[in-house]
Amino acid sequence: MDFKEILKEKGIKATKTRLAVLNLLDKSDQPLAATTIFHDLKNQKIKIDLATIYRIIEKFIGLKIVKQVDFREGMLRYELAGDHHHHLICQSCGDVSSYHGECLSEVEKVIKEKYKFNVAEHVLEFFGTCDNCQKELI
Amino acid sequence: MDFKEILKEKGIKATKTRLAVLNLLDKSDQPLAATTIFHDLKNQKIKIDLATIYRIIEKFIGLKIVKQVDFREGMLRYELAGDHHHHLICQSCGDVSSYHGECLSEVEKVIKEKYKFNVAEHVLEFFGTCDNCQKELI
DNA sequence: TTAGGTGCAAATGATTTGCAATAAT
DNA sequence: ATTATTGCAAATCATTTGCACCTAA
Repeated sequence: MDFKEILKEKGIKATKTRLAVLNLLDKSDQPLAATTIFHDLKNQKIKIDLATIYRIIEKFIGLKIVKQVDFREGMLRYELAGDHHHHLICQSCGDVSSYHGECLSEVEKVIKEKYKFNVAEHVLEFFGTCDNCQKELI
Repeated sequence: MDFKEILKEKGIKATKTRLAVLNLLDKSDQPLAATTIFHDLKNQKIKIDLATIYRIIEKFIGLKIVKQVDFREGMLRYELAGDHHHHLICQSCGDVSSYHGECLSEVEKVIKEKYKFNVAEHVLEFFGTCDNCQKELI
């Protein structure tokens, strides 16, 4: 996808740093912390500041381009929005993998009827032990 | 429930501050932030320090007496463990209510079979608009 | 050109830690 | 009496903010 076009459509400037952040998130197979993005871009010799990254992410979240996730690490991680999925977080090695396929729309309908609460979004994450770590625990 | 007994069974001292924290969480109908606990106990004229509250909570979490939850407020909240439930968080007024009754054990079984990932626990929270705020938005 | 973006430095706020004093068993 | 626990002060660390300079449109 052409991030440059997407940003223009959203009405914000397609700066180098913004595109770099988007490309990094796009390439990553897991959500990234702000500091991780910072160091990765540094390694790519891209001049960037942590504060800028936070500002970019904040704007992206407002535009629904990016979502934040909390893996209980004392900091937040960010990933491209777009496809709704959940995560399997290994509490042993920290590995994160995506889990597609959970439909809570029925539950949300029940919540709407029973509590008159209108669900806009939900957070669902699974913590446990990945295949590799289960083997190592033997 | 007799928290004093519970703490003894767990093998840690039943101090005034620990019991005060437990009683406060027990009385609350929603998870509380550390600073909230701090101020509430202050109001009860109980001498206590924020650092102590964090240490108490840390210990309680280790003993599975307390669980932490993240409502995306930039800080964590804590509640008594014990009964598994989820929350309906109103993004408009901040009100939090409990939602009992969601069974993900089937999903976790599928995850186990398909990804060989062993789920130890899951986090499921609903964000949206409560009944009152829906009315006010008219 | 010019308004939106960024870098830099300093501030903020939640959470953690060292250490001496204190209280539960 | 002994050891865990606490209070206090200082440190840490993620995230935010003010402001002058820069750059995409």
